[in-house]
Amino acid sequence: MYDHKTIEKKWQKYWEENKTYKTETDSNKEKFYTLVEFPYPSGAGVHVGHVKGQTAVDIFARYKRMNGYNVLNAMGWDAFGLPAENFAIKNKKHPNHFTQENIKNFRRQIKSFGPSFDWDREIDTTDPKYYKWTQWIFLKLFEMGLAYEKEAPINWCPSCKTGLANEEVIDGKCERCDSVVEQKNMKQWFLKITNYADKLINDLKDLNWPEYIKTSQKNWIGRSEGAEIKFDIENSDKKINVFTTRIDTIFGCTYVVLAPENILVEGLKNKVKNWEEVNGYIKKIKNKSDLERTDLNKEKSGIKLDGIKAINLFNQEKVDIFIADYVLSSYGTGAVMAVPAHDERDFEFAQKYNIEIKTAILPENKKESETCYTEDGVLIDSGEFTGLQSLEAREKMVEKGERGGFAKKKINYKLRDWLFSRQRYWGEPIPIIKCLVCGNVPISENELPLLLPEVENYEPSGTGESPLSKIDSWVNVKCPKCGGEAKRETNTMPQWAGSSWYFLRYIDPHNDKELASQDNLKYFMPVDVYFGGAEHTTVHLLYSRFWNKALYEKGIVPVSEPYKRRVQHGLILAEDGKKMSKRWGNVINPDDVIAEYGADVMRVYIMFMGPYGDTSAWSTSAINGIGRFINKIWSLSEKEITEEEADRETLNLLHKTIKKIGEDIENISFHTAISQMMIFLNHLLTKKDINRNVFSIFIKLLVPFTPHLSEELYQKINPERVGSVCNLDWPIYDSNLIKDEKAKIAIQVNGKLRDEIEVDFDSDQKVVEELARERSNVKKHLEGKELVKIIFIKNKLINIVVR
RNA sequence: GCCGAUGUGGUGAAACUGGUAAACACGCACGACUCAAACUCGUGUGCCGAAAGGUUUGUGGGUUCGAGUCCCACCAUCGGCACCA
Repeated sequence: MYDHKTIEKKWQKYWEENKTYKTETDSNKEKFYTLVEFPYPSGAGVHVGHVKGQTAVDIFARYKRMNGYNVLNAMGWDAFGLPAENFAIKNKKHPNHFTQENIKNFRRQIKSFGPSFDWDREIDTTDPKYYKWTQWIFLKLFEMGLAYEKEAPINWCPSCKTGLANEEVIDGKCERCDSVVEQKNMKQWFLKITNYADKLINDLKDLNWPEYIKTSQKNWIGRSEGAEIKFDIENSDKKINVFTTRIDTIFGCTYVVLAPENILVEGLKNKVKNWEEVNGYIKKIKNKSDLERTDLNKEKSGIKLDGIKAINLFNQEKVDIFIADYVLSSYGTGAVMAVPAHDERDFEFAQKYNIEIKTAILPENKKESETCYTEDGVLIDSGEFTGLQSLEAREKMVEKGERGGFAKKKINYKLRDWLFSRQRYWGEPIPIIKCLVCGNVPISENELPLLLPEVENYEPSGTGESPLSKIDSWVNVKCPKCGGEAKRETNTMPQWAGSSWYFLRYIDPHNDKELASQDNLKYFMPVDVYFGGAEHTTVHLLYSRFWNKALYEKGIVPVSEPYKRRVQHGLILAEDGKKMSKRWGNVINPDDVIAEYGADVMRVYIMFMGPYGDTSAWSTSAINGIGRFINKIWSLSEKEITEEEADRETLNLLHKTIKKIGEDIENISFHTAISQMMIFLNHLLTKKDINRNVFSIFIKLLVPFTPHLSEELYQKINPERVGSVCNLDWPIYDSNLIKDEKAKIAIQVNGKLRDEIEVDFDSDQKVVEELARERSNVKKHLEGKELVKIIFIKNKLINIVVR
């Protein structure tokens, strides 16, 4: 029996003492940078999802290392965050206390399943030596005009008492605590991610990422090409700007709609006859939560502004102006031209309020239209544009509008600027000083890191100020520019800040002069493969691409895209098919699994559960099977080891196995790599003795998956050798040995399988046909039939087609 | 509604550019070992059938000598986005 308890500990100690996985910059060797998302060190400890990602990255790293690459593979802690802060509030202890305890536990747990991280490169986002550079990047972004402060309606979580970025709001709720998010007008810091919208879309095309991630990011950015059109307001010099992708339908416009929040509304106050009613409506809408407002099943509501009209400058027609809740202030111009004949939302609204529906587009070759036709077509009743196709009309109309100064081409995005400040304690302080005279003044670089000061109370104030605002001695400073009275920015950065650039710091983690040296960055960037979870598709992956691009433009990083290849894993569900959670009491703790089965069994089991990207449920009986597998491998070492050359069949299977496992690792098909190991093992188990060389090669193939077992076995079989198996070369398969000597040929008559024969490899049709015709079952089906043709595929099948 | 993905045994699944569907594993059944159970080992295991044989990749159609794989239509499940003008 394989004694996992002592053997695994023994080798973990060996790796630690010998720094087996230490990586240095070495320009004589080709680098390979493997990365897995670094965890938030929660109180719950490592869960099996972490194990899945970290085992996968480890398999890849070990495989590449054995293939001669200089592999960078490191681990760290994304340690700022709310749970530590909430713990601090409850226990009146510094959040760092809790954080460091958790990190200790995470480090122990991760080391206990043996991943090959270079622990000398460990980083912690809450370490001032690390966040010094997070703050430094903020200063660069500020310098570049990419960090700015503005007053705007923001997402506010009433329970976390902080603002949230759009990316942190899921279905109108806070992604962390599920509370319904409110809109609040606040002066806040934003990062201008929208400047990079096009680059973030266009640069996706060269990345080796799953298509669904690319599509998700594109949809999130939501680029849409259209036009901005001005409508005049009767008896007023004010104008209404609208955004539309369908300028070709403008002759069907029968009203325009403003969002209730549109500032123009207030300006029209004097002209609106039913102002009191209108104002009441706006107030009612503003009191509704976003969740209620965006509920699609809700009936649209609105109110007409009596006494004023908008003028469509394409035909000088006067149309009514409405305020309605189906128009969003946050997208486009906060106003739309409504064309009920060609837009379903406008159609629904027009029917409810009895507004005219005017057709401007007909489907091609049709005289009549459906009630609401939303596709492209041919223009009718559209003045000089009548008869044009939608596509052409859009161009001509924009041209006319540009000449007349009332329309222009415009591209809109769903992506909003990144709300970057948090009204909480446990985050990086924003290195800005607010001076009444000079405005926002960055602190000088040599004052970094701006340390997070101690406070007595970590409780967020709830008024939109962070707990830092209560420390007068920290807040009140002199303006670095004019020397006058000034105050520090008291908001902190969001958790996403530290994780937006950590992959750069692994490259040069102890550098106190630079974020990382140019030489090291040039050598190691980009990340060659990045493992992680699906939940970061439109958050962390987008944010860190943005930061990297900004740093690239500033000449700080050498590549514009940080992650060449991205691999995402599927969820591991509990045995009952539910999500693992404390609430259901169905959580699998890796510590328990390792104690019972060993680290290698856990690693192989998790990789064997199914395709890496699929969701699958934990199964105790299946993990027992992997325990058997590991014990059987161990039992090989109890056979007689010979120096006699192995038989041809064994070598053939061995070399096929080398090929398959290598290809499967490259393709992230770990479960099929493992089944190939099982096939080869089953073959070896039928043998009385085992050739040393064959066994040694087999062990090498196991290294990425079962490093502990492999170390021990290799030493047992080759006692004269010292050192870790991790430094052995990956076996190379011999294509001559992969060739089969015999081939099994399927014999079909009219496409139906009738028999099977074994022939020499590469036998030609004549030989095979003769043999096939002699088989009784084939004869039976050929009797009395006329031959039509014969299909022959070498080494595969022969199909005799008869009539 | 839009976008994406997926449908194969009792279960997780495999199948390279169209070429013997179900590899590998779990489970189950029977047998060996055991006083007994567990472990372990052996045999069997898509479905129908005693067998010969027939039949099977969500459903219906098509292309082909041949379709899990390609084409058309539909159904179901999961994930993401969602009044984005």
